[in-house]
Amino acid sequence: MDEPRWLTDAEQDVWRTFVTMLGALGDHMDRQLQRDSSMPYTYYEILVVLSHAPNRMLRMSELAGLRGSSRSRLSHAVARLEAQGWVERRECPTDKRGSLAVLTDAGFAALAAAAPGHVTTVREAVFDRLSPEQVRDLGRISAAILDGLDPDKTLPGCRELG
Amino acid sequence: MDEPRWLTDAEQDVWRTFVTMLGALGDHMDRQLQRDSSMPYTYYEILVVLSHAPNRMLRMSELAGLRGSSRSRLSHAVARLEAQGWVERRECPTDKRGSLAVLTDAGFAALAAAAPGHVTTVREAVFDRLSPEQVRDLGRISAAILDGLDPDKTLPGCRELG
DNA sequence: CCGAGCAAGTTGAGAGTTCAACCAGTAGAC
DNA sequence: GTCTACTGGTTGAACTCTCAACTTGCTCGG
Repeated sequence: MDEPRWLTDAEQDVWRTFVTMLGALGDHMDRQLQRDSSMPYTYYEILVVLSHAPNRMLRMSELAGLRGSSRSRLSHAVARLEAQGWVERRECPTDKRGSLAVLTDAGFAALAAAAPGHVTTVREAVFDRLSPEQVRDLGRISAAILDGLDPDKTLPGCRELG
Repeated sequence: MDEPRWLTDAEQDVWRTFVTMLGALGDHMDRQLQRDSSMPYTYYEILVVLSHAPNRMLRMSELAGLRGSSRSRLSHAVARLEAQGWVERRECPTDKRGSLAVLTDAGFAALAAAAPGHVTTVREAVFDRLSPEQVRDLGRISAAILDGLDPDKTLPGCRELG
């Protein structure tokens, strides 16, 4: 195993702060939604994506793709959302293997009820604390990182144990 | 429920990108560590913190505080790490309620084996993709967000249903 | 000393995620 | 047509995290 390029002290500082913020922010958002609307953040996002889709309806795999979620995760999640009456499954007419997830009226109502509190939380936690330049920077930084993650899913040159 | 200040289109874009990056990066880091070193990222971080502590030993609550983790979570995690032989629990001599978590030699070795791959992943996923200014910005932005999250743990003015 | 209250940790149940295995249905090659 | 390979989606077990009890021990006013 070759020595990797270790992080400088400054980089370590940034990484620690970043990772801590990541965890704390995730917890914060999750707790707010769970407390006020009885749903985890990931489920909220599923409802959001469905609400924007034509006829509030999407194939499972499209939904998974748009959310960056695994098929399995989505399947479990939709099962739960279906049990709550917020989503319905329907057969796909053009491909008998497929399933369609449809947002119900109850689901739309739940989303509408959850949205204001969620947006307020996002605003207070993030946008109200950053300057316009920082917001712009955050967008670019996020895009740059995401760009390197999205395509491959697997690590480039990191597999040479032995 | 008053109308919240909704996000502008630009803010929504940033938020979506940011959140997507958050999830993808977390998955990426977790998967790498799980695959190459059979531990989730949160456990890796516990080992790191312990390895920096005097005598590689910390009170459970200190460890939880340093990691921003709940007592319960840490207790479960240490139980698991203990079963793997990477950490040991000891009684606290000054407070019989307390527990000390101690990093074992095996734990230190596991950490040493995991570190290079982890650092390489961090470098490739984040630091190699950002300019020095962006790295600095990321640190400041993270600190600003964290700053608003750390103290209260509860939402400021977001509880007025009815 | 004693009791009330608080702090440190653990535990168990419930919920979400992952991974690997698994059906079913589609698509191409022949 | 049929055989094979692949895709869409589900399922079950193992694992982690959360939340709410619960146990134990410390602390401090009386």
